[in-house]
Amino acid sequence: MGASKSDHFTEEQNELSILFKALGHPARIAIIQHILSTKSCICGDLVEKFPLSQATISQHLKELKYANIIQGTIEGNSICYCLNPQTLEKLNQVINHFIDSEKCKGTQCC
Amino acid sequence: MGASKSDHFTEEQNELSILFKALGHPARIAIIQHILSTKSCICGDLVEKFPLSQATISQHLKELKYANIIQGTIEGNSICYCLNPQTLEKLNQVINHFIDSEKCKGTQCC
DNA sequence: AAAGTAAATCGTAATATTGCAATATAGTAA
DNA sequence: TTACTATATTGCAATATTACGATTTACTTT
Repeated sequence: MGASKSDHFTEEQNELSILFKALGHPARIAIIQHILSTKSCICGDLVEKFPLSQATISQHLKELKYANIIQGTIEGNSICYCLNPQTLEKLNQVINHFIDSEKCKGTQCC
Repeated sequence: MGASKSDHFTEEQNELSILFKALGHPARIAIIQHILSTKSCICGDLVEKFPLSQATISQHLKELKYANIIQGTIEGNSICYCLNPQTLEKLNQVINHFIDSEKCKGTQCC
């Protein structure tokens, strides 16, 4: 076998892993960076920007949406995507919690 | 086809995705949380703690090591793993950069 | 309505990940 | 050295991800 034993882990662990997994592909990092570098929200210009087909881009966007990292609104004929600040904030808290816990330990064994 | 067009993306994008991908599995999140919750570095008690075989745990540890999230030192017969603070800090910076860029945009279109 | 445009979905092939039993490796203890 | 213990690696099956052409859906324009 080889998959997702998600029942064996906590709700939080599964949630977090979905979030991180969504960020675990260079194309999706590139999409996020592109959204950040664009003043307005982005629409379908990603297909021209990246060496990936429209279908593939759409699939990556779907995953980012599923993880609540981006959100889209319909804008006439096209769709406008931008980041979800709440999810970014949550991510920030998670990492900070990691760092705080690590510092708190005070052990320096490695 | 169906894989890694990593040539088409920047070094940074590939690096970041490796980092996030390593965090993109509930077992690996659980391992990290366990390391954080343990005062000293952890050794092989993970196998008893999780419903996964020794081989599987070892494989997850290997991925975390590859992404530089954990580091291990040999401690007698067993191995002692703990988190790499530098990688956590890098992760923190990345997320903060995302948040800063987002705030900087000042557009509220979604 | 008909044609055009943009994004999503479907079907499918290639590849990667996950998980484990079995085995190998490396150190410890007798 | 031999037995023991702990972790890593190998080989393989099951599943998931990635990518894209073709198609569908939804909206716009003529």
